[in-house]
Amino acid sequence: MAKQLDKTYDPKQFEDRLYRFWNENGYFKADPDPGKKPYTIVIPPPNITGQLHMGHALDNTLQDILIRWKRMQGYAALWIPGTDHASIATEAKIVAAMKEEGLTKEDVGREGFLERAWDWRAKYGGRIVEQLKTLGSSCDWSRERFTLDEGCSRAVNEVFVNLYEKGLIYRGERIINWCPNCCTSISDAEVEYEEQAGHFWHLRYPFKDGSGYLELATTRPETMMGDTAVAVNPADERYKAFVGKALVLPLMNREIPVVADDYVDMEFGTGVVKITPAHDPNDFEVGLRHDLPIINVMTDDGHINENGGRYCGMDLMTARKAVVEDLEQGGFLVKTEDHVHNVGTCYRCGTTVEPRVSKQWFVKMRPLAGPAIDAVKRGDTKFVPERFEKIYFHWMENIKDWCISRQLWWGHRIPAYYCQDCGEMTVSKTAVKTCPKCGGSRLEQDPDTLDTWFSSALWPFSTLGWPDKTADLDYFYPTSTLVTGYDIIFFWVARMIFSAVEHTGKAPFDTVLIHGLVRDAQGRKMSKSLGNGIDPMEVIDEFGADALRLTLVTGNSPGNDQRYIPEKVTASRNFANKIWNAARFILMNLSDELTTPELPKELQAEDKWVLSKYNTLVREVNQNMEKFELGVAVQKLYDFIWDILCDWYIELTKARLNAGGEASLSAQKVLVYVMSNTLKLLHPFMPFITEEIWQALPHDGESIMIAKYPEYDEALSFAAEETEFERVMTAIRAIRNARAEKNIPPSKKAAVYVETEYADTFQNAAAFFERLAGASGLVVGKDFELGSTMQVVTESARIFIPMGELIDVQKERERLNKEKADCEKEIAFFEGKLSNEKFVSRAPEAVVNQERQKLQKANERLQKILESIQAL
RNA sequence: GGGAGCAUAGCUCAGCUGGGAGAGCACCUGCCUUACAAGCAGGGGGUCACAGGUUCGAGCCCUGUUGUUCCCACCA
Repeated sequence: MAKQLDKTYDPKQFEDRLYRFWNENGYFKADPDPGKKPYTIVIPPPNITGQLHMGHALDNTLQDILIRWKRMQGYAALWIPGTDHASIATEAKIVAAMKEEGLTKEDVGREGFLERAWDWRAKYGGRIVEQLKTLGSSCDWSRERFTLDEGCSRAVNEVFVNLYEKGLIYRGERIINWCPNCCTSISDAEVEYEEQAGHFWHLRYPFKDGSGYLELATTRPETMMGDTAVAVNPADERYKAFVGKALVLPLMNREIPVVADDYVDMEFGTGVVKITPAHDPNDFEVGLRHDLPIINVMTDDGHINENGGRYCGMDLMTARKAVVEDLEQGGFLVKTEDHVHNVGTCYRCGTTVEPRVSKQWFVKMRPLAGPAIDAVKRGDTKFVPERFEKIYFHWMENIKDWCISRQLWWGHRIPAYYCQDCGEMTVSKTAVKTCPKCGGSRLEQDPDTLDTWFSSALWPFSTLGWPDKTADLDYFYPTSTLVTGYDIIFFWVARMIFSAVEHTGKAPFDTVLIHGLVRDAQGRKMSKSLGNGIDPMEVIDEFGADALRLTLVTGNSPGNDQRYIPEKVTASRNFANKIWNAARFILMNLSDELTTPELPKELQAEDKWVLSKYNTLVREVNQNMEKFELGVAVQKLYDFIWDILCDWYIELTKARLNAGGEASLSAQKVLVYVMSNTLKLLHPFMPFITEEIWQALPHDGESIMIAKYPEYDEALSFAAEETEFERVMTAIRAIRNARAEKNIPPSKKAAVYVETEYADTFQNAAAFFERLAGASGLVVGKDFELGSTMQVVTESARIFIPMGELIDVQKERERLNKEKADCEKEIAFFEGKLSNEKFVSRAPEAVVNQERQKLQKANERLQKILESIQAL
């Protein structure tokens, strides 16, 4: 007795159970297997601070679809999971938690802080992992990694020292982006620019000799205490004479020179710029060129420091106000204009970023960018969609050095050691106890840690054992597909590519599959501040993981954003319900003797039709998957299951199932075959329901997730039979259509008389007309004497349905005349095309033949319509 | 200032290498036809943003225009 399914589809009853079943049986595990080809995905490691959001849900659904598909195709499919320590985000959480207790970082010290951080990670770091499991992610959990674990840390040290020894990592005083809230430097990539309404203050800086003043404009008066020059363009006739003269910096009464520099745009403002080398990247450059002093007027936490005179201690906004007031009082303020300008903000906390000069560690990017560009140009790594390669190239070609040091504690500590005796710096993979220069033993490690992205840049190979030459690395690397959103191409993808090329000599993956953002129903970005985020866990709880997955992949196309529409989840759940019920139908009709999936020896016309359709589906789904058109593939599965299998084939089998015996058994076999194989095709998309049903049906093997993914099978291709059977379907549709127009209830049956040159086809389909077209019987013949009948015409048949009093001859004539007109229009269209000499001679023969066939069909149909009109 | 995406049915979106426009939802009509009302059978609804061009043929390729979203960029 076959296993029965519950009456209603309730994913809660089986999703967790099946996930445990898979996991416990080791189906997620992958090991090097010389008999198989490798297929590898590394997960974009989610932050340990994170909770699964819709973006994760999409990203991981896509990865799971690919990995399950490849696994079923017989690859050694490895999906490496893991999490990211997320230095800034995590540190902020710990600091906030300590604040609750009234503690600061300094109170607990570095050791105490790290202890808390690891505790925090132990407590919350696994949360998102559990959520990934709920989604159905088939990661090899035995290989779960963490960017701060021992192996990753070893890789980080290895890379740092390698690059340092090659001169590609250096330490120096540069202008960097500083987040006064996170109290650390951040990289250029971590700055987000946003337009803000601000002001343009026009100031006059007097000459020292009292001979007047220069007027200039600034958006940041609070940094003027750090001004060390005023610049004009050397070609600017207005100011040529003043170059070299001394000015007195207002409020500070400090002498500063007028310098000439090409950087100044004569057209903009007054053509005079105040130069603050410590707090503006351009001014910094100007300062270098003119050997200007650098005066830092800011503290780490965004206040004015002791260099700022009487403004010392004020936060920047207060200082701005005070400075402007004082300037006005002193008669230095000419005017204030409204001005919109770009302000850099911290991508983590949104605080306005302050450019400032600081001693930091940098990666020299030029030498690394070249080979990384070449790798993509050679096609070692391909972007899908391709247009993202342009973005990658543009970024790589214009790249600046990467500031990698962070003034944080949670992260990989920079492996540089300073001798407290002689000042010598030693960079080493292992802790340095003795100074190699002076032999002193008082060494202190650099207090800074590395940018989180420094370790995630190594993820594709650090997770496989690098720097050791492991069997895993040998077999699974380079990885196959990287799936991620376009928003982290710079942060992560680009850095993985140049890191991999530099350290492993290979591009890290064959393909980067880029997806877009999941937006809310109005098209806005989902965000905490807007409160418009939808929790995937809640959706799964209500509708099941399969429904969520289907929702996210349906209509998804690479690189494009999509909206999360709640109705789509309902539709997805309804689809799951549809499959569920179709399976129930099959199961409740299943004979006990049918225990293995097999096709019957003799196939009926409708069997060949459905198998041929199924076979086409197999080919197309595989093709679409190969091209990463997952949304298209799943749409085809949806259409096949709902329309072909449920609405047609299952209905077609009912007569045979009712008849019992051999007729029923062969129908059961085809049903089981088509259903279970379609479930395999669908499994990567909807893993839970497909497994649950597949297990209930007669099946070979332990689990659908390790079953063989269907392949196109020439033996199941029945093109001619498909066409033939569709004549019947067309006729059934036409009859339904005509009946519906007249609102004839299904219960009102009538005999159907068919005049056709495909007598056998129709005769064999008699039962279908009875079940699906309200026929009480089917007669194939000609020259029927029926009195007033409804007449339905297809290209293959003239159909007469005597409906007695329901027939209005006048209306029938009108309807047929309308059909005639439509048909004639069609014929005119094709004739026009075919009488076009150029079309016939230049279009491919197949296309021309196709049009000829269409014309012929239309003509045949017209002929039949005319006969019918005649008969009325 | 540069670059990219998008513009298709009332709404949300598919549409593969160019061969007579599709889905879901919504709407209208009729059905509880013993798998499914989370359903079935029908139906209405689109000069595929606009203007040119290439082609026998354009939603698809090219050029321009408009609208919209995004990315990059140091203009004080």
